[in-house]
Amino acid sequence: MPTDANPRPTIYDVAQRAGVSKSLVSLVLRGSDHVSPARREAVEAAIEELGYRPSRAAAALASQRTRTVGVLIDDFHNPWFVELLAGLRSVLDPARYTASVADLQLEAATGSNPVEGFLAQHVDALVVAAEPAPGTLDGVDVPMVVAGMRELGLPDDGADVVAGDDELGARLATKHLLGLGHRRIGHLTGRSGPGAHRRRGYEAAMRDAGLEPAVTGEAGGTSEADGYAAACALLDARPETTAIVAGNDVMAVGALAALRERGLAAPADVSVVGHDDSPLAAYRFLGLTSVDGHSREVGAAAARALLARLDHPDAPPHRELLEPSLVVRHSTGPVRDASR
Amino acid sequence: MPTDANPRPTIYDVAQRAGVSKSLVSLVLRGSDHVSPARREAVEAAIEELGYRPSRAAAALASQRTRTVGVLIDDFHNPWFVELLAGLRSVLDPARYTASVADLQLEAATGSNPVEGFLAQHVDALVVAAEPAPGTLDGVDVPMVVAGMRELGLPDDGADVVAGDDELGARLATKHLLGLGHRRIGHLTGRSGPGAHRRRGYEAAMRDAGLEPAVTGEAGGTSEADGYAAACALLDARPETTAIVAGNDVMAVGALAALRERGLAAPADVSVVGHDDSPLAAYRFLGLTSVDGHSREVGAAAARALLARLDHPDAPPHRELLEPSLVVRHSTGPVRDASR
DNA sequence: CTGAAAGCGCTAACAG
DNA sequence: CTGTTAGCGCTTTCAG
Repeated sequence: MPTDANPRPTIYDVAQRAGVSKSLVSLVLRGSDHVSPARREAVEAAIEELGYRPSRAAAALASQRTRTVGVLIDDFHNPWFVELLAGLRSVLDPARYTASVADLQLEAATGSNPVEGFLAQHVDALVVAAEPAPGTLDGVDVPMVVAGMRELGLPDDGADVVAGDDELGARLATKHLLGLGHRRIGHLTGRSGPGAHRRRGYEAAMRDAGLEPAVTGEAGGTSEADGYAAACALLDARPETTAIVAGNDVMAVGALAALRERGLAAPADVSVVGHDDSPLAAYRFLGLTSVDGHSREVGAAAARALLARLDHPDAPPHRELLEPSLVVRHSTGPVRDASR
Repeated sequence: MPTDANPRPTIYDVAQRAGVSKSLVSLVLRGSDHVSPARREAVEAAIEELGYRPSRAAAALASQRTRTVGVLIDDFHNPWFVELLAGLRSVLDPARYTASVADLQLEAATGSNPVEGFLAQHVDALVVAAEPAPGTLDGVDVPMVVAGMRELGLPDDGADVVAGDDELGARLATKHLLGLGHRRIGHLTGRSGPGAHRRRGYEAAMRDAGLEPAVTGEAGGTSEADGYAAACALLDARPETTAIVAGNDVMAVGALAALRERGLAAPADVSVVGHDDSPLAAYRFLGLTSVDGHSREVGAAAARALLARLDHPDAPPHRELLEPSLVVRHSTGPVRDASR
């Protein structure tokens, strides 16, 4: 074990100890298969004995690649990204890539720009799982895959995209409610790409059933507070509402508060569906029926797309939409009193 | 704007364009103050015009420092870390340090060791805001500060520590309940360092009031499910309970479910206090009274301690305990029926 | 498979 | 303040 006095062992020390050349050590490090098992083992033994750790900095400088991909998420507060990240890493790790995560909110608070940070870090690629301010992505000269949202409204939307089908998800949620006999179903939306798709899915399902959509929250965000406000607006405008499709899980929780304030309960009086199937939805006390967008798979697929892009920079854009499913819990039930 | 064809501009190009020496550019980059304003501006202009981005890899290799600190958190699902991280960055950023975050759960899932990852990355220091498995921190040869927990049970617990005073926090929570007239107050705990301190605070407050502590969950974890289980155990063993001090906010939410299952409501029948004052506690639908450990300040203080340590590696260990406060919402109220 | 050699882009030390 | 000079530890040729 090296101490502060003995400088860290270098590739050269390893080579010497293993009785091989520096180049061979480098080959082993990079996982080449043109190395005989015997020598490979010798090198690995030497690495172990010396406590050698390759210097990423040196490797990056020499190879001009960092083997790091930047992952841009919206907000650490919204646990949606956790599974996405797990999926990403499950394929990035074996490929010897490291994920570096930054969130838009945090960076907004500290004044630094996350994309700038990634670029300064010289990441090899970017996974965009958020909607950065317009222009933020302009100077980006590395491959980019959009994960979890269908588009970004970028000037050059030729990027690879992997996402859950939000429109279908909202449609699923709405149909579930229709199947339970609900007719007066409202939707809580917010300004965001996925939000727009979810809204569209809701509207389509309603029209297909010959019903008039009722949407609130268009001008707001997608937080719990926004969900609360949108639900208040909905319930005040249409007190006869018997079911609510929320833009996401936290908005659904906001809606629950609005209902309770009005002396209503879910699902007895009003059914509520969330979206994302976040941990929140699974809490027993909430038991939210929610649309599962399979973000872990989205993450894995996004990583695969990224690796493919790194190999074939000029391949045509890859667009992949995963099919969502509905997780039914206790916040939805049959209409009780259709006339309320 | 450089294209793929033109290689990225280097410090040399900047120097040439600004009509100064390479060294001067390096000085400007590192924020030296021995540079005349005129030249500094010239350099900054050249940087801007060329779209120059310093290569971290080269800087790291040459200086043998990455200006990166690894932040080890427990679980991205528990939003406790978000404010901690914001606090950390608020002082790390101005000092030109970058935070690199990894969580124990994620890495456990993908099989990689986060500390190894940090070491491979050659971070300059580590912020430990989690309780890694014993032995995980053994090979660490960089400065380390423990944030948000009072100890780690390490062999060499000489590390710097910055944390909220969990014991005092739980004491605060318990006293709040006592002040409301509660006497039959139970505590939900779990295996964790902070958990042990919180438990101790609760027990001390109970004893001070001449009451017998009632604790459940010692064998479990600290998740929502664990909180639910512990609350069930508590309520079954002591149906007369009128108030619960939960180990953290998610456990409190689990307790809420256990109460409802038994036909009890908070705060009408049983008061519930959480800990961490996480976003969860603030949701209108939950409105959890919770202990605020001021994790943002903890983060900032931890970063300051780290910077100090980097400057003075041999200074005596720094231990700082921040005073928590109680955020009263709607999950606690006066005892209704002391005899239930 | 080996060994030599040439950098990658920057920092740091020093003499001007 | 400038300019020069060495490297930092690794990857990548390329000829053996």
